[in-house]
Amino acid sequence: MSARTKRSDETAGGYVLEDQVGHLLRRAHQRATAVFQGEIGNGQLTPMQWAALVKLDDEGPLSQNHLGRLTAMDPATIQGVIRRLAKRGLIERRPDTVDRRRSVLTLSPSGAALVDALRANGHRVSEAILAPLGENEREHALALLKRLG
Amino acid sequence: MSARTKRSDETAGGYVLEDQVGHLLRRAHQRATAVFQGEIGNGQLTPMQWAALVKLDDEGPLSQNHLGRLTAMDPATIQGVIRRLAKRGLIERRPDTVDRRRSVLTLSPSGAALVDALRANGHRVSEAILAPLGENEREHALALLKRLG
DNA sequence: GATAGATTGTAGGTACACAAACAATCGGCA
DNA sequence: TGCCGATTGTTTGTGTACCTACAATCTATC
Repeated sequence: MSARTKRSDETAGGYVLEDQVGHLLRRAHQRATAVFQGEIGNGQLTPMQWAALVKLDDEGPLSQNHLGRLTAMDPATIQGVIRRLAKRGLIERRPDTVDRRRSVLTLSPSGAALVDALRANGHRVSEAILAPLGENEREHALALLKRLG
Repeated sequence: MSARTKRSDETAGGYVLEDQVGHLLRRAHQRATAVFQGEIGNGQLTPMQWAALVKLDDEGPLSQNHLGRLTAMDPATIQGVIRRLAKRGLIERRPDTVDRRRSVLTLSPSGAALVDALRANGHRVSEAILAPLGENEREHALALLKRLG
């Protein structure tokens, strides 16, 4: 069914872009990051940077790849995130005395202070993203998303 | 609450990364694109490229920005997608005779043939992404995602 | 018809995201 | 002990994704 034989008044074999999960997930994720930009620290942090900082605060010192696994970033991706955070002095890297492949990551004092200051904003971001849904639907949506992930 | 005063056995003021919508959306989207890579045209197309081709096939000739709006890509993003598709000969660009700012995009014959050949795969991708959910839950999940987007 | 404001496409810069390939190092097992 | 496979972190390359700024062009209004 090419454009030459069909127009938008047909349903193209039932494949409508706007009804595909992938497309809907992408749009929802787009909106989520946009909400995040507006609510967290005046655009000082990206969602990934925030995730890395929070996880480091929660778990304590971690290796780079380990932190990547906890935040669902592959080694190449977490590398860039950490490099930018370290350059801004929010994270410190120290060689691991036991395993010389690794470097141990810790929050710097200013990094820890930033996380403390922005935890509340994190809650506001999640609420704003979920705002279109009613109270009951939110739990259900989270449960469904966990099974899709 | 910094790492110095709290460990992972506490809940850090109730803010747990794994329970935040944004994080869940990101992970679900990640898995969706991974499934897509494996199911569509042997990794020949990305999800965005597929979306652009399908929309062009459904709607007929469109300007670049217009196609971007239909596929939820901003002008800078659609520009790159179109450039790569044109380089591969799947899309053709022709200046608009009426509005000289625009160029009109159409599927090339090979682009149209590709869309025809891969529509069925598109359905399989969506089903594979939704596989973790039961029949009833899928409709509900799509409805919730539409409201979040 | 002139001009202010909007739209179209482009360009440069930053930041994910992942594949592939790599050197250094670790761990287990013969 | 010596070696093989796995892990850690880096680099390169491609592809989104969006911001800002910009020149060219259209439209509306005066």
